Amino acid sequence: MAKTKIVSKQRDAELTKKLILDAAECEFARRGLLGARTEDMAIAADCTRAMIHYYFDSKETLYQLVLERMFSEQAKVAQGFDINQATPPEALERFLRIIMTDLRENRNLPLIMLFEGIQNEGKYYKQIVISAIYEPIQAILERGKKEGVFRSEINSLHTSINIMGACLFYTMSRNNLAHMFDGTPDILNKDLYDVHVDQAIQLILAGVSNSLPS
Amino acid sequence: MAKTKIVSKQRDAELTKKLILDAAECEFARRGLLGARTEDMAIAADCTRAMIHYYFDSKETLYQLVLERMFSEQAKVAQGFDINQATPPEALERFLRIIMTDLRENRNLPLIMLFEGIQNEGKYYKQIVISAIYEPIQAILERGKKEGVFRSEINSLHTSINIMGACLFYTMSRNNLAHMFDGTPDILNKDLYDVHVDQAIQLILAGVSNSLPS
DNA sequence: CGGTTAACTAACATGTTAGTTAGTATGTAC
DNA sequence: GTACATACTAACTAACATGTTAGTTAACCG
Repeated sequence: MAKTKIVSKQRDAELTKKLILDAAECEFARRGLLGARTEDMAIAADCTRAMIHYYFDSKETLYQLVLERMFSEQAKVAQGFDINQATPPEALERFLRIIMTDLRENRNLPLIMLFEGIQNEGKYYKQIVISAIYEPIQAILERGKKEGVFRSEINSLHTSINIMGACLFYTMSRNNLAHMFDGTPDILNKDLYDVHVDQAIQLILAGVSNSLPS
Repeated sequence: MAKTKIVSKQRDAELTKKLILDAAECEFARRGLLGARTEDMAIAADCTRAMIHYYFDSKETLYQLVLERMFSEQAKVAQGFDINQATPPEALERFLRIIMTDLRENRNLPLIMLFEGIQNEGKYYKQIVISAIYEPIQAILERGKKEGVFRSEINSLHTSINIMGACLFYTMSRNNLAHMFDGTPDILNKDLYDVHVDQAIQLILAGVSNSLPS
């Protein structure tokens, strides 16, 4: 048997903290606050459970920090986006592309938000995060209706939700959908995800636009 | 203090079993297999935890029975649906209406499926359930493309997923979306849900259809 | 080097959860 | 009414989860 010298890994507080946060984010996105196991986080972060309590008070505190980190990332994404730019279809396409592009990185956000609503009645999240996504879409839809480029029968509230459904469902259901792509291990790989984004935008733009020339 | 005679409730094995199954379904839809608490199921079913083990072997067995019951309900819904009926837009509208109408009753199915994929890698579900939903949509989309009534740029796989996203997201996110409807306690109430269904179908049909007359 | 601080670990204490068991109450058949 | 089967409960156990603590090791600085 080969001699294996046990090398203790380098100490790096910042890295360990980040690894724990990353692992916690994944674990919370898998099972929510209550279902998440600190043991599994520790394994994923390659440290002991005690380290979680050394750097973070409790599972709940850690959860709140994970949410905050995720939300502050999200807040930057569409910051300063001008909903009145260009034509309504162009504005809508750009906004959705920004949101979806970010979601490939920030892929745990939709699931954690979903869990948060279902399991904790939204106790820990800030309303503003959801509004930041739906309000611009609703506003663009309203502008488009007013300008006659979007269909007048559209209910902008329901439609903004249905649009987000088309945009988010793919990422959220990645585990269930993988087998439909011949068992591709990660359907968020760039090539496939690009197709998803294009197809979603195509469906949505055609879905809201007036076919008659204005 | 008023005298309160304690009346023991009537014994009814079948009812108790059903109440447990119903409670379990809700609880599994909230937290998944691992996160679900049998204590919470017992409270919801108005019985003791021991009753769960009296009628059902274990939490896992109960979970499998809940899945089976849900799937067999789902299987009936679109049974015998002829994807070649009428025109492709009509067929698509009818199919989606059937699916969405059922989903107001069978409202836990999408969440349980999602959890199942995320948390258990689909260990307990049968592939056939997902196929039963996506395949008809894909087939109708393909027929529509062939007949020239649906846009040729459509990727039927991605689009069927995006369509289901628009259809399912509303029900799945009911907790997160409630505040957008002035905090309506249940956005699956018939009036609001009917609007959702109409708006989703409108978006989808316009989204896939060729604007040019064929 | 030697001493101090901070990162980390192992073992423990405490609380929670699934599952069991021994016994009680209720409806039913004779 | 009494005997019996079955629906049900309370009180338990074993396993597991979170959080704590006392001690160990690595890095850094004089």
